[in-house]
Amino acid sequence: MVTIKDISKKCGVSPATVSKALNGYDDISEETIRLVRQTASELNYTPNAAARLLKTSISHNIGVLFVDDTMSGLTHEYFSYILNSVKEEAEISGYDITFISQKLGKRKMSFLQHCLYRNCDGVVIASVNFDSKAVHELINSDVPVVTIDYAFDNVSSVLSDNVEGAYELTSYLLNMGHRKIGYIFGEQTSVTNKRLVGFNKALKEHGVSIPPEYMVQGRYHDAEVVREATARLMDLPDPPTAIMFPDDISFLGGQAELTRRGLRVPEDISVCGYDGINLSGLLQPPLTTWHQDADRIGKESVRKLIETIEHRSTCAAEQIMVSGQLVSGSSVREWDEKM
Amino acid sequence: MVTIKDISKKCGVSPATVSKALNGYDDISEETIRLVRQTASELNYTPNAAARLLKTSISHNIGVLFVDDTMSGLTHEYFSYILNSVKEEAEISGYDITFISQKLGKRKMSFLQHCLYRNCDGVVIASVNFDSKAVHELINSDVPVVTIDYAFDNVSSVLSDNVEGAYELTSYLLNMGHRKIGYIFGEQTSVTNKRLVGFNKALKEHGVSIPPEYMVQGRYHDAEVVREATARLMDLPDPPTAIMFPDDISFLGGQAELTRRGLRVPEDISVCGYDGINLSGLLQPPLTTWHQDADRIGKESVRKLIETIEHRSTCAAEQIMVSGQLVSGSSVREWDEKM
DNA sequence: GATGTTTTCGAATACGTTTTCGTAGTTTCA
DNA sequence: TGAAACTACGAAAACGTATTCGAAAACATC
Repeated sequence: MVTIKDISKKCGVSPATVSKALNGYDDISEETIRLVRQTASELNYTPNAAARLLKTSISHNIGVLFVDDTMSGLTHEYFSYILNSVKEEAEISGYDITFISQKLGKRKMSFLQHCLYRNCDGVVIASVNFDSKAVHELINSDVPVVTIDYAFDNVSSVLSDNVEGAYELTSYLLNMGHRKIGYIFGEQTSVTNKRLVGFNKALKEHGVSIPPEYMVQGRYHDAEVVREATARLMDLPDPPTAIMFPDDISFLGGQAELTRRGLRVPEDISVCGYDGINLSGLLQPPLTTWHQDADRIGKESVRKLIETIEHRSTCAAEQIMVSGQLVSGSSVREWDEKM
Repeated sequence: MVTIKDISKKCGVSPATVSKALNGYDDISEETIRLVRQTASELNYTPNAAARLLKTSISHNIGVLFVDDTMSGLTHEYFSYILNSVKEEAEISGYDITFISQKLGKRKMSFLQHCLYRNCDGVVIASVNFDSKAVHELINSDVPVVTIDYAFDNVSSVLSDNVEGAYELTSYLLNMGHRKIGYIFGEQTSVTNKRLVGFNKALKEHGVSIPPEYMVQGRYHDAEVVREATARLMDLPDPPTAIMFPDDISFLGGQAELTRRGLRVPEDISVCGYDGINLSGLLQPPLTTWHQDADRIGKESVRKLIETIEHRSTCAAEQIMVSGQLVSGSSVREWDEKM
């Protein structure tokens, strides 16, 4: 490995001068700067991030917490898009990313310890159990943090506007004439709660009320659970004419159940999903769904995190709301109550 | 940040002793080991990976090269599963992973330079353009490397058995009675070539030959291109009775085209996909496809990489072939030529 | 030519850790 | 009892870099 010393020897200057020349200090003559940079590239010099970090205590490395015992954010399309955009935005700003976990080899370590071990300048947290002790420890530490789709006090967060999403989807169904709307919601989280708020808000605005049995528990990304939930809805004496699903993937479970019963979408029943992943437009029929702007969510969270890192004292915590967009496929048909 | 020195002061021993006590050297008495470990955990000590690396030149960090200008392996389900398993296996062995890119901030750097900058002990490469200069530079460097789904000389690789996959799928169709099999293949890569080999092998064994116009160019994960390819196949005067698609996602494009023409799967036409991602079992009808064992591919590549890292001299390059599995859905029906 | 100012550089130190080698003290053994 | 062997520890150097501060040299000013 070629180091600053090698360059200094070849150039006949001190290591200090080499370092300064490479880092653009202004007390080095143009001439030596040129000489040093020249030989640096001749020798194929690459700086050593670890040594640099040791001196500056800046790692240019941000941790990402996308996985814990309960969930894996890597294989969920929505989160994989967020991850992708986090990665890209970080790179643009000169940061690498490191996955933060609770184990490294035989050593068990907390999320916080892992961050400290790798000297992460900050962490973006998504797709984990935000109630866990380990996450709270990290949140309350000195490490700058941005959370995605979950809000803490004193910590910045980037939130997909779930109230808006559910509100718009519900309004869409209502405007298409549907009055009997079934809602299959995911496990109890803040995201789920927000969506329920949006759902109820739209109903209220239209003066529509639905029987409690139209709201059934499902689970995100779980086709089988949602298939059963769908069955429960369709077994009702007076089943809904439209169903809102927890997300696009779990809708596929519901679709299987509908198909099994000989029901066609959208002729016999209208449906919509949530997430607006690539897949949804490819289905037959194309799914009406809510597109969450994963790309912007990733970008904003990294932007805010780096702002916090680089201006730690002056940077206030902030909640950033990211809007989504209705993707209208053809899984919803107009409904006339008299039919 | 609490360091070894803090512990040494509190314990009244030298930093050297603390280091040894923590790392299990055998020239430290049981008693001081207990004392040191005790106060270490009291002070909430976390070792510093950068400092450790500087001394040992082992980073316990492996690079992953999943993205380049042409493709993003993060948002492809197959690769995201590989990434997930790479990450898990690495963690089990005490390694973190870092994404390797060609840019960091304003600085352009080659893949190799990025690895050196972050002191990666090794790299696993997948889902990139293996023909690029930058990848070759990395392959030919001193950094231990394992490639996924691409084989170089002198470098270990883990390969999904694409000959097997295409062979088994084709044989399945043939055994179901199909003789007119259309094949939509992806862009020209070694993976595609292997699959064509398997395809032809199965045909030959059954003594079946197909007209050249049954083989059409598509593209992986591109629903629109594959939709067009499907249209070309179905526009033939004597269209195939079964179509093999590049992958499960791009099949959705084909399905759209088939639906548009009023053709039902599998009643009017049989289809199969490739990859066997979660999705495929959820479709209506469930897709017959080939499941690539992404989980094992990820694990094996990390295992082999770490073996190479830790026994660099004695570890020979190796090609590891990973078998897949036929997932039989209901997208293929028996075909009788006389119908 | 003395004084002040600017330019350009280098010595030295520190970051947190690992590891070699020496040594003082203790035990073993003939 | 003396030599040999072992135990437990510490001093010191090193990894590659950034940065402070002082100083020499060059230049400017009067």
